[in-house]
Amino acid sequence: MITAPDRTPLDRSFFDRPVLEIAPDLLGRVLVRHTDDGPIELRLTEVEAYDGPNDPGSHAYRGRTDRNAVMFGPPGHTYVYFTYGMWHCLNLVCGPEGTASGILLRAGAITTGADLARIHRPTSRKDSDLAQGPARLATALSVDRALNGADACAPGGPFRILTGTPPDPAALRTGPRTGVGGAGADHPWRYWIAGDPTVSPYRAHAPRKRR
DNA sequence: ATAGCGATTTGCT
DNA sequence: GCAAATCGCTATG
Repeated sequence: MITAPDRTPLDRSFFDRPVLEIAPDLLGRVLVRHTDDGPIELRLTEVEAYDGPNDPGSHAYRGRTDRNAVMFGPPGHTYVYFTYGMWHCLNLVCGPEGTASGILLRAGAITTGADLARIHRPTSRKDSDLAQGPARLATALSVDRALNGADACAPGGPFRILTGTPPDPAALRTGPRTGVGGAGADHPWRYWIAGDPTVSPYRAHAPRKRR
């Protein structure tokens, strides 16, 4: 029998926990993006944790700036940043207020509103490409800095996260983040669902960096 | 399939 | 000045 995804919204207490506990728990959840033209829904398949001051790769590692300010605020809000002069990335603020940790939403499978997502990302060749990668995900969902700091745990906003369907535990994978050396480089920051076509294949297969 | 490169903001040295 | 939580185009095997 086929069970429909649980559409109960996650409340703020879900995000008020240690970020490394939340990250794997986020896989299989459904992110709802309410646009003026209608909803786009996406099942999360790949995420990456950023553990505030303990994580050399985190934007919050060296303290508060104008850009990362919302990471220091209450959990369950969005942190949207603009990078490489071209793209946006979408994060969820985690942990108790002041811990400045968050989770980057790296990939997902569009389950509703694929027609809208294709308008936002006309270069996409396949449906599985629509949100395959953090900047692609933000583009497909029409996310920009105007949505920075939005409360994703309250009705009426641009985002909501639903309970969804847990992934097969046997398909859960974790691995170190690429490109960050020094302390904590071997920590399992990255989580994904193995075999899912929306996850970058080389990341799922060889989560390490050459040289 | 894989490698190189351009686009061009942000924050730190 | 430079590297970055990147993507997509182009050239090559």
